[in-house]
Amino acid sequence: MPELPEVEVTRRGLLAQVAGRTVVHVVAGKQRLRGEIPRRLLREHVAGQEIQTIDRRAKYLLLRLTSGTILVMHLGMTGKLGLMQRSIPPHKHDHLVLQLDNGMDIRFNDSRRFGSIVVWPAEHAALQETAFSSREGIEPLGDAFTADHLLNLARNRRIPIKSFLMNSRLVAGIGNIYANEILFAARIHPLRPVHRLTQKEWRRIIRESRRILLLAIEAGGSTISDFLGASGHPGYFQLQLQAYGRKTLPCLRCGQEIVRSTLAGRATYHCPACQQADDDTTIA
DNA sequence: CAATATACCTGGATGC
DNA sequence: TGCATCCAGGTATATT
Repeated sequence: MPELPEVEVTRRGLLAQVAGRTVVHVVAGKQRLRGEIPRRLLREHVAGQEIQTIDRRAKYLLLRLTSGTILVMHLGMTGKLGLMQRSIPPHKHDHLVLQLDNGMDIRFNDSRRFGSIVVWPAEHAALQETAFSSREGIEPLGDAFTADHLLNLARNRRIPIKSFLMNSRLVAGIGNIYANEILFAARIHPLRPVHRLTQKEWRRIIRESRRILLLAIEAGGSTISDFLGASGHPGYFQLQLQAYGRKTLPCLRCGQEIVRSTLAGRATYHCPACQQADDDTTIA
């Protein structure tokens, strides 16, 4: 499910409702997610604490408690965080419930269990956050996402631009859907080796990344099969997708058929007319 | 370092 | 209706 826009929509939806509330009780399921659910830390460091704010770094949500403890959540492919009345019956694949002091629950539901839940207790939270953040790539909506910076990161790499955008250690938050959309909008072939991109092309990538990610956030994210925001509403950006999922459909700019290929095991869509490869870039 | 494969899971769509 | 197969928004790890 969730790339940067969906995670951000979740963050905003939740934050508005839970800031200042106290987690009175934590209930964790038995199954493991990407890792074991840290039941002891949840019990000892999250239960009874007040939620101060929620931040996002890459595709991770950082729920900051007033005590300084941070609850880190990643939604994986199918994860959803929902806010609902405690009286609503539990759903299949609910893995964590944070009961709040106003009768509402924050529930983490994830059918494929690729998500993750981690607790950084206050004593070490700052160190752990620094270490974590240093492993993640540049935020595409942040100030460091500049042509100079990207040019430098790409200088000694010959990986395809789509792989570069999707590598979370290089660029944060961009997954398969938005990588396809950004490259279509920037008119750059997904296979272009990054070290050969010009400053001008990087500027197009930066501009289109920001534009598309912000547009998607405004639209409430993309609901391809089952994404729902924190209040249970789907997103609508999927209606505005120009490339992703449009195999053999006409390009919305030039009418040529969109081509689907596979890059690093992921479905890749591009317009062979608008997104020209270099002379020596193999066309997929 | 780069590219690929594999693994972790469930569920929906498709085809026979 | 049943069953097999493929595919899916992510990330970590091993292997070449």
